[in-house]
Amino acid sequence: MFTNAFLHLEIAEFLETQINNGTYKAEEKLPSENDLCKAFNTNHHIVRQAISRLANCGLITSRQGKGSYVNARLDTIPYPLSSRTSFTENLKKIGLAPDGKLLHWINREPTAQEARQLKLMADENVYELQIIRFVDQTPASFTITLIAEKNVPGFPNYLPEFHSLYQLLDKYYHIRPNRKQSIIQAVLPQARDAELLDIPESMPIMQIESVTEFPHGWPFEYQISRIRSDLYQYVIHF
Amino acid sequence: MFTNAFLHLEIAEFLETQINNGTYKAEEKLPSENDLCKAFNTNHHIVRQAISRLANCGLITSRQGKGSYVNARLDTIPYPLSSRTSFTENLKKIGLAPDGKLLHWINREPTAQEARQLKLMADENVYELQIIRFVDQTPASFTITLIAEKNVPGFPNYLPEFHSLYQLLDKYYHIRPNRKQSIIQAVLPQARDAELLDIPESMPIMQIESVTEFPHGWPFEYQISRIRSDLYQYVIHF
DNA sequence: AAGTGGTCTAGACCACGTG
DNA sequence: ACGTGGTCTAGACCACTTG
Repeated sequence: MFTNAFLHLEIAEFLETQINNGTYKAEEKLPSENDLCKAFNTNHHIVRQAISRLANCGLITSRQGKGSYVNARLDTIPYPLSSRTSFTENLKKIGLAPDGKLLHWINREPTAQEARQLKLMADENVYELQIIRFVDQTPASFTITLIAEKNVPGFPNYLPEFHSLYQLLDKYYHIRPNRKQSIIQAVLPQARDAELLDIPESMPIMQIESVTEFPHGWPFEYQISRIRSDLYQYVIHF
Repeated sequence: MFTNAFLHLEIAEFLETQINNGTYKAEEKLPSENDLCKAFNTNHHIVRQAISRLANCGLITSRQGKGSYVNARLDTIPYPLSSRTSFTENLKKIGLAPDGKLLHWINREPTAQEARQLKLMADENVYELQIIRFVDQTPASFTITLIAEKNVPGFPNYLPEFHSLYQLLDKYYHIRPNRKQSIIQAVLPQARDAELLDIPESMPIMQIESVTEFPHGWPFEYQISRIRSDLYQYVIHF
């Protein structure tokens, strides 16, 4: 067997093997950090590096005062990306219960970069919406979306009933935006992202920056979404 | 100013601000870990957590015996994803010098899952190619690709001259595969990926699993590629 | 030889959950 | 009260780079 150059990686690899071959099954508790210290004849700090790695990979979740538990690996949920993609529709289609919560909104001036994306004049304001989305109560993504004020008159009146952005847009404005371009990257969460998404500081997430447009081709929305990659994967059909 | 709950994140945030506002410019050296220990009145270990976070985010690179240096943030390179996507073509088009190196290849039986992806009978073998790709000498991605033996007769004869898979396929078989489906996730590198790509163990990368097919629609290739996300971003046009 | 980052040891103290 | 994970302190020892 391949043994790793570093003790902490060796421990991580060992535990990972045990999880994959079923020695520790889903929802089961791993040995405590103290026990692992004794087993590998090392200390707290090194064992925690190993544990952290597994947590960052999404294999386990540590709970203070309780222990580290193997995650139920209900295979990551496929999230199809296409010109017509709506978070709510996508997930309802496969029998899940999506929900969106509007954390915060403001009306403000766009930055130069934002104005360019939305093809706005400098004096045209935008609504910034900060949205956190859940699937079956579990946080799934955190999104900041920008929409030109002129395109959604009376928007603040409708925001109190926010659950799904695209349902709101359809209901009050009969707008069904099309995704025009998306840019995808793997990143680490900001402190706030990690808190909102309830993940460790070093668990990789996907960042997707998109522009949607009206059917006639004018830009409608500019958004940056950060989505948990331990739960979701983007699927693209060509 | 917002101060973080954790000292190591506070230090990371502080340094990040200094980098972003130009106090430390590209290629410049950060203060040594010892200096940072004194400055923040803490110890090696905590300072290293902060430094590691910046390294994992791709902002800096630490070199043993020398110091930690701010990375030149030549904006991440856009990598367009479409049905006709070739690493070599994509990058030559924007004036870069891509190269591929065949690390290893074997002829073997496919797993059940692989056979299903390629629509193979159980007794039909595949070539597995392990490819590392570079842009301007910098490692960019590590790919494992599977191609049915029957589709590329005499393949081993041509592998010694490997530089670009798609050029080889075009030259000897007149095959130009089309990308049919891709699945994208943010993951942490395996120990081997990190070594090959020359990145830290905890820097997030993108994993893309794709099936390509012949023009007439039969599957040709099944590949899993792990690409540095600090250097590249996927761009999709709909 | 001196300075730098990299791994590991040993232990303090806190916060949380359970009995 | 005790065991658990979470943060931090203090310092040893190594590998690498530069003078």
